[in-house]
This record gives sequence, structure tokens and C-alpha cells, in this order.
Amino acid sequence: MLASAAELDYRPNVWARNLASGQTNTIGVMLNDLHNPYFAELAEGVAAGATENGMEVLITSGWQREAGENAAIETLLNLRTDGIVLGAARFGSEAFSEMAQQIPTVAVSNFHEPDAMDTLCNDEAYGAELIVEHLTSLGHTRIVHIDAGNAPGAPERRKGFTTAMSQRGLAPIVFEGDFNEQSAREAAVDIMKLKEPPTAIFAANDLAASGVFAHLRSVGVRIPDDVSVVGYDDTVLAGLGAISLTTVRQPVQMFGRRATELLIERINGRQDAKHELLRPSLVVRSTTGPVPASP
Amino acid sequence: MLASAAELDYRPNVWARNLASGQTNTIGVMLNDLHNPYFAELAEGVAAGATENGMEVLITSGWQREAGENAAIETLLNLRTDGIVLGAARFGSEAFSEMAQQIPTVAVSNFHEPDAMDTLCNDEAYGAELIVEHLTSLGHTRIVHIDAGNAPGAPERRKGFTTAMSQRGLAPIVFEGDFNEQSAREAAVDIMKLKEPPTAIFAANDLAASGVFAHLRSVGVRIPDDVSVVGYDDTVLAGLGAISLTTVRQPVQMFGRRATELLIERINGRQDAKHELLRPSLVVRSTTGPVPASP
DNA sequence: CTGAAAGCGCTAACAA
DNA sequence: TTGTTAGCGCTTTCAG
Repeated sequence: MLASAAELDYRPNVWARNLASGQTNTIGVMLNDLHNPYFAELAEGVAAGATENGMEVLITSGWQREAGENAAIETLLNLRTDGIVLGAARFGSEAFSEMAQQIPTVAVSNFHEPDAMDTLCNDEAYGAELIVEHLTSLGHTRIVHIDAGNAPGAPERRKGFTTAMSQRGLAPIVFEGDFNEQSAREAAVDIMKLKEPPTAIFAANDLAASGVFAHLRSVGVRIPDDVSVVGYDDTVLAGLGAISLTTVRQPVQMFGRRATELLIERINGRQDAKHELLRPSLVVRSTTGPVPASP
Repeated sequence: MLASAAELDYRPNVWARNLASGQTNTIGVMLNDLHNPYFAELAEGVAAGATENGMEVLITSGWQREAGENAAIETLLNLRTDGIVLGAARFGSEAFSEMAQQIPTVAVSNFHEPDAMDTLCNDEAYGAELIVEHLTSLGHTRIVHIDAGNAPGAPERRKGFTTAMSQRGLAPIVFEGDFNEQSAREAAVDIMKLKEPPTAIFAANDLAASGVFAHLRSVGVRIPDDVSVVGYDDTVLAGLGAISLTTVRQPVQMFGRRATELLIERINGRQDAKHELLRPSLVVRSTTGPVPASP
């Protein structure tokens, strides 16, 4: 009688079941940092995919530290989850490839480890192209990109920007920055000192755009009347009424769902590695507008 | 030889160990929603506390839905973690007290279930008092609070506000709002229509403050020259250069650490419930200033 | 102090 | 089909 089992609140012992069956019916998700909404959304996507497939999800976080990531992975490895979705920041450490040999793994990142694991990542270049297309269609020609050096995804965004600009016969101007407010703010100071300041600035991500935004505001430059500003990632701050930033949205939830699918394929025996690129989309808000009439 | 065990990458089977020992050496954390930085920080505090005590941490999320929370708890219950830290939004559901009977539980919330579990919560009234004290010391007397109805923590903040105002012989004015931008923005519209608009607005939380901020900006009111704005929670957006909001910071990490301590006490046999209130602190940024000279 | 044996609560393979 | 039994890989107990 199933009912009575429930009534007597009998709870099957997962430890015993897993031990006997050698399976856990659980997907482990290792996140670099829970504070990052990107990773939260990734986990949500995995949870959605897992639920659809009747699997459980367990999350561990590396708290932004490499040692933390390794410990988090170790926890999952010890738990012997059926597979692991990796939302890690620090790749290349051999720990990851080693792990992929032990357990079905799919990484969501700009990292490519040809065969050990599957990878899923955002088509950064396409996102940059969306931005350039949007701005040029508004009449902008002097567009500056504040990059984020070699931070994950940044080189691809930069490359996408320069390519898209060149294809349109425009000069791609790049200033050095990073994925934070401060460095973008400093870059913005330099940018506005140019003999011919740009009419649009494409920041490395939303946070950087917020830094640009803050500086332009503080020196009386109107947005988007004088200068258009674009971010990248569509984080919460982009949607804030006080900012309302035009940005590019990565299909992060989709990463999670797709990661689950790939993982299940692996669990079912697929051996060859798949590497997929998913396309982001443009979110137009209030920080971009037509190029101002020349003075 | 320990070394050889590691070299042969032998990995003790947690399932078997837990089955045999009846312990897991793991703390489960059930979070209402991973997207909320509050919960991320809570989990981080638990992780810190757990690491210090040589325990592992496993996280599940309810994805903001009650059914999700219940499923997340069920997962943890099935895993038979040694204890559970509850970072839940929806309390009062009998599921929680039932669970607390089955497994050591500590809840971080404004919820009080006298004996089934320990609870930890922010001293909301004290936080409201910090704000009133800060504003009155700047000379403000006409202070309006936009509340969040009966949302978790909101009644206590409102109560703290009215008490602190009354104690200082000031009239506590409260407008109805919620923990989001839109409703606070609407409240701000009404507030600025008052015959005598306030010189300071204390919003229910940072997001609400952002809504107020956006409205005031849009109608040309200067912050803090004309009106001071205060938020609550010190979320990321408060620190943004474009906003730089004065706010109140809850000791969320401390919640996590303390929750772990209480949990370990419970695991070691304590039966009586503890209910603790932790004090927040004021974070002064750029949205508060001296009361403007009367016109 | 070291080593063998008996479970922990299930699943899976086998026998009836 | 249903019922029985042998492990899964540990910990713990008990004997040596």
C-alpha cells in the first residue's frame, strides 16, 4: 500500500538505494559563485531540465576562490552524482579534465577541452555584432569599446566588435578596461578627453556600463542624447529604472537546460564531445538613441 | 600508506559510509531563491561556518515557488543531511515544522515557530531606528517611510520607524508600497504631491529606494540636496556608482555562521529552541545629506 | 591493539 | 508473476 507508506512517513533511504544501484539520479552543479546572478540563472536552467527528466539537483559553490571550486567539485565527486554541470570561472586547471574522465561533465564556459567534456558557451562575437548593428542603424559611426582584457569572454567580445566594425568600414576603437565599474569609469574619463569623443560606448559588461554611465552623468553628458551607452549580460542592474540600460542578453537559462540534455546523453553512454555556441539577443532600453546632429 | 591511496585515486564511498555510520557530516541549505543575493550571502556564511567545523554543505533552491521549496526540502530530507538551514520565504506552512521534528533545523527568517526549530533574524526595528537617527541628526524632521505591507520583515521595519519617530516627537508618515521598484515609484509620485513634501524618504528596501530615486531624478528633484533617500539591505545596487545609496546592512553572513553553530548544538543534542535577533548596521553613501534650508 | 564479521537499507539477480 | 537472497562499501562491534 503506497498510501500507508506515506502516512507512516516512511522515507526510502537514498544512501542505501544509491549504494545498491550505483546511481544517484542526481545532477551536481558546481558554481563559481552564488552571488553572481549569471550562475544563479544557470543553476535554475539545470534545475528546470533536471525536473523535466525526473532528476534531482544539488548545488555547490566555490565562493569565487579556486580552492573553493576544487573543494566544491570534490564534494560532488564524493557524492558520485550521475553527472556534473560546471559553471566555473577558472579553467585550465587539470582538476577539471581529470574530473571529466571520472564522471560525465558538461562545462558552461568559454573554455574548450576538446574531448574530456562537453562545453556550452555564449556566442560572444554575435552579441558584439548585435550591438554594432544596433548602433550603426541609429547612425553612430564613432563607437568605442571598453574591453575586459583577457577575462573570460572578453577577447571574443572584443574580436566580435572589431570584426563587425571593420565589416562596416568603421574604425574599431578599443580602450582597456575590466568587468567592473571602476576601471570602466577611468576609461570613460580618457575617452571623453579624445579630440573627437565617440557618440556611443559599448562597455565590456553591465557593471562596466554602469561605471561609464556614472561618469558621463557626473560631467553633464546626457544619455542617450549626447552619448549612447551599451552594456552586456542584462543583469538586474540593467533593468533598474534609474539606469535602464540597453544590453545583450545571454540565453543563460538555456545553457542550463541544454547542459542537462547533454549530460543525460553522456550518462547514457555518448563518448564524443560536443561543443555548442548559443546565440544571445539584444535588449534595447533607454541608454541608446539616434546619433546627435553634428555641432 | 595514505599517499598510495590518493595516488590510486581511491575515493571513499560516501553512500556506504553514511549508510553504515548513520551520519553525513553535511549541512543542507534550502534557499528560497538563488537569484536573491541575500540568500547567496546566507549560504556563504553557512559554508564558512561548516568549513570551520569540517562539514560539507549542499545547497538546494526553491526557485521562488512554494512547491519548489517543498521539493528542495524533500531532497535534503531524503539525503538525510545532519541538519538543515532554512532560508525560506514562505513560512507557516506545516511542512516546515514537520521537518523540524525530523531533523535539526534552524531558520533564518522573521518567522517564529517556538519550539520546533531555532530561528535567527535581523533586528528590523533597530535598523529602522538607525535610519531615523541618521536622518534626524542631519536635521530632517519630515521623514516618510514607504513600507512593504505584510511582506517578510516589512511590519517590523514600519513599527521600528514609527516608534523611533514618535520617541523623537516627530510624526511618522507611512505610505503603502512593496519590495519592488514600481510600487515605490508610484508612492513617490504621491509623496511629492503633498502640500509639505518630506525632506527624506526611507524606502522599504534598496529596490524600492531605486524606484524613488528614478522618479525624483525624472522630475528634477536633486538627491540629496532637495530630498534624502535611504534604502534597506545594502544589495549590490546600493553600491552602484550611479546610485550610491545610503542603506542598512543586515549581518547576513553572520546569520549563516551563527546558524551553523546553532545547528551543531542541535546535532549534539540540544532540545530547547533558541531565537536570536542580530543587529544590522548603517551604511552611509551619497543619497543622504543635511536638510535643505527652508525656502 | 589488530583483524574478522555483522550489519546499515536498499536493489538486482535469481529461484520458485 | 512473486519471494528470496546476495551483495553494494563502508563502520562498528566483538573476538582474538
